[in-house]
Amino acid sequence: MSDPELLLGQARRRGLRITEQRAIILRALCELDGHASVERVHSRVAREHPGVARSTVYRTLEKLRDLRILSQTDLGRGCDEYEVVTHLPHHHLVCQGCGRVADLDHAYFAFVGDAVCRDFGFKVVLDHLAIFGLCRECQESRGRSG
Amino acid sequence: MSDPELLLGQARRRGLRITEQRAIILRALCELDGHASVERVHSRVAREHPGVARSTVYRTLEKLRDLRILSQTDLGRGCDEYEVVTHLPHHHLVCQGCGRVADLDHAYFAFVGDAVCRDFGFKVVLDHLAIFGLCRECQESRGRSG
DNA sequence: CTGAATGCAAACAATTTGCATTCAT
DNA sequence: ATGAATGCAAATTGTTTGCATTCAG
Repeated sequence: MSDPELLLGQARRRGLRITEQRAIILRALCELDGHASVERVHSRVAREHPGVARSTVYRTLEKLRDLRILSQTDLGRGCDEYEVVTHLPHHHLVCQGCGRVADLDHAYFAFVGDAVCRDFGFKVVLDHLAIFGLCRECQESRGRSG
Repeated sequence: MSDPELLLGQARRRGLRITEQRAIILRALCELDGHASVERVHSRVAREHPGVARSTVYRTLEKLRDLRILSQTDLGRGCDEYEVVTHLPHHHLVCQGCGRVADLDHAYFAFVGDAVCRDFGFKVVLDHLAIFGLCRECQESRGRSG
């Protein structure tokens, strides 16, 4: 789990005004430890601080994303999810069977980015990609039952 | 542009009941020639056939996608877009500067899929991926002005 | 005929916005 | 002080659904 106080310091140094709500929201995200939707962050926050508006959660996560303290990804669940940026770039394997999300090192994609740049002059932004499929367990259970 | 009548034949053979609305919708998508959102298909349809309900467009495109006559992709524009399936799999380069979408052959990704399968036993479904970045023109114009 | 498809309006879910009030700097 | 952030409720947007009516096979 990332240290929220450290991240708040970073945010302040990058010019973000640190309000009590923003601190609460970032701490909640850190506690959730991993990807979390606005909804999930908001309900976590609400447990201790019911006064914090959902729109504030939206605005805060967006600001922190702009500062590159958080990353935002569509994991195919109908809403975007946020995560504290650690080592970048890294990607995600999303299992369409069980919904689990695994990390995938950038090395797997570096080749693609280079090739596309070389062949088309297209500069790929491969910060944070989600790719979908079936994990080993779900393949096995489908082989039997599905 | 794909031939809608041909596709309708395929759809019928695959068991789809062909209504006048479905024919109209598929023809509209073919005329739009490329990726189109439900919204865009619906307003195209409405020009000539104002009676066709938006929900029918949703349901029809979904059915045609299930039959693999269309593919559905999130191109990062806040809604999914549909496209007639031609050669599969193929992917898309989406320019975040000008919004243009280029095709990208599967060869670029085959390697990633294989490696991930080998290393994690995760079977990637790489039907139709969208990756984002900046095309050559937008890189140049940013170099000057942005 | 008969189950499937349609149109419509209402329901939903995720997100955004306008604005008076509050607050960090 | 003062511009930015908040809470709230209302508005937007994309999508889904229930149901009476219509229609393709």
